[in-house]
Amino acid sequence: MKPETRQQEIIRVAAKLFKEKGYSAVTMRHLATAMDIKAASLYNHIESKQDILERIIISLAETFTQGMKQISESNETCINKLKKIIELHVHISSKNSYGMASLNNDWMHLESQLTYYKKLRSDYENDFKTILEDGIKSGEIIHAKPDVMMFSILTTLRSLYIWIPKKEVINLKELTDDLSNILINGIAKE
Amino acid sequence: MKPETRQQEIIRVAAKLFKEKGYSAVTMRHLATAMDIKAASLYNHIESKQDILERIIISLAETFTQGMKQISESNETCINKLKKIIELHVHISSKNSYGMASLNNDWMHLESQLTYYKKLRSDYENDFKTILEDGIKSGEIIHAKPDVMMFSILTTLRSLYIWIPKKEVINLKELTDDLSNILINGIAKE
DNA sequence: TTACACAACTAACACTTGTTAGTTTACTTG
DNA sequence: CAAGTAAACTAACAAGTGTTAGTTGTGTAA
Repeated sequence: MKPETRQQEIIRVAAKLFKEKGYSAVTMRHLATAMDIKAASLYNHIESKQDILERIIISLAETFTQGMKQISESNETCINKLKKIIELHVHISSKNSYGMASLNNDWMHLESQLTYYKKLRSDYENDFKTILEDGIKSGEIIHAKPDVMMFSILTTLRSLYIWIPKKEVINLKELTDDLSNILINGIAKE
Repeated sequence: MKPETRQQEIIRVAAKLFKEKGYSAVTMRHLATAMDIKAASLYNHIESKQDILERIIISLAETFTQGMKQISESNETCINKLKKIIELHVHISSKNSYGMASLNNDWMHLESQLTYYKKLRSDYENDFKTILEDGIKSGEIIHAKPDVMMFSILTTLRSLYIWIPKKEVINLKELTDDLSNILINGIAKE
């Protein structure tokens, strides 16, 4: 494990502030104060405020894309694929709950990378929906609207970043199992 | 139906902008432009930017509190109470999806009303959890952690504001039923 | 020791922010 | 017609915004 670079440290602290107040409400001077340096010094390590946001969001979005690729290409049952997706969200959200806040709430403040982000997100949702549709065809999943099912599951998973830090004990395996039960047993036939 | 006052019009337009960019990123000049007047003119109708946010969020939060009161005091089964809650969220979210965005994402920018808002929210969540706990005791609901169940259902309901405007056809009755099925059939025993 | 990169600093810039003061215009009401 | 009111306006302010330029100190490699 290499020690954190100064740039990574700034991005980590920024993500924490972004979670608390949102991207727009966090100023470079606030961030600098939190880093115990002057605002101008930040620019030795990052290009711009926008640059910080891009690094937070895009790297997370690509991690999800990569995880989804592995899951959707695997030879698991659809139900197991869904469980893997839940696991993926719990895992990423617990490792980077600050970044997840930006991914969820501040993506619209992306500029040059906005289109790219939107593509990653819509690809992810399409893969998700395909898994559900396959499950319906194969009889694993009840014959309900894939849209509504995806919305219900995905919004819960996307909000994990709010919830995970609040739990005193973060037994991730247990949380994943509980969520799987509650989310999937409303979908699986019988 | 009385016609909308100028103040209500400003609040409505502001809520729309807040949904798109968040409270902090919307300036009084943006809002004024959207209203086709100058920024200073806004102050003939509202006290401050903060005042707008308070009016949007607090009135919505109180509507939820009121709805929850009626539901929790009723003599319905727990499952039926949950269905009523789902109906409540679908109804409010469809009537005011812009305001719901502020309620969800910009509450932390409340100042004098922040404590009040937090109390309303935590009371709401306590009532919700009590319904689930009663359902577990009476055998209507599976014996899973009320926290996780509430989180799963409530985050889905809280995100409806994103989803409802995207649906071309907004058959609210149908959406309520679909959501009830998907959310509750993962909770109801057998 | 000299050279150099790293990471901090001060000072300043051009612009934007929410808001106020004072004024004008156009209806409505007595 | 006179008076009042609602709702717009112009002009300005003080504070805060992201960012740049140029400088300084500090540790490391040649």
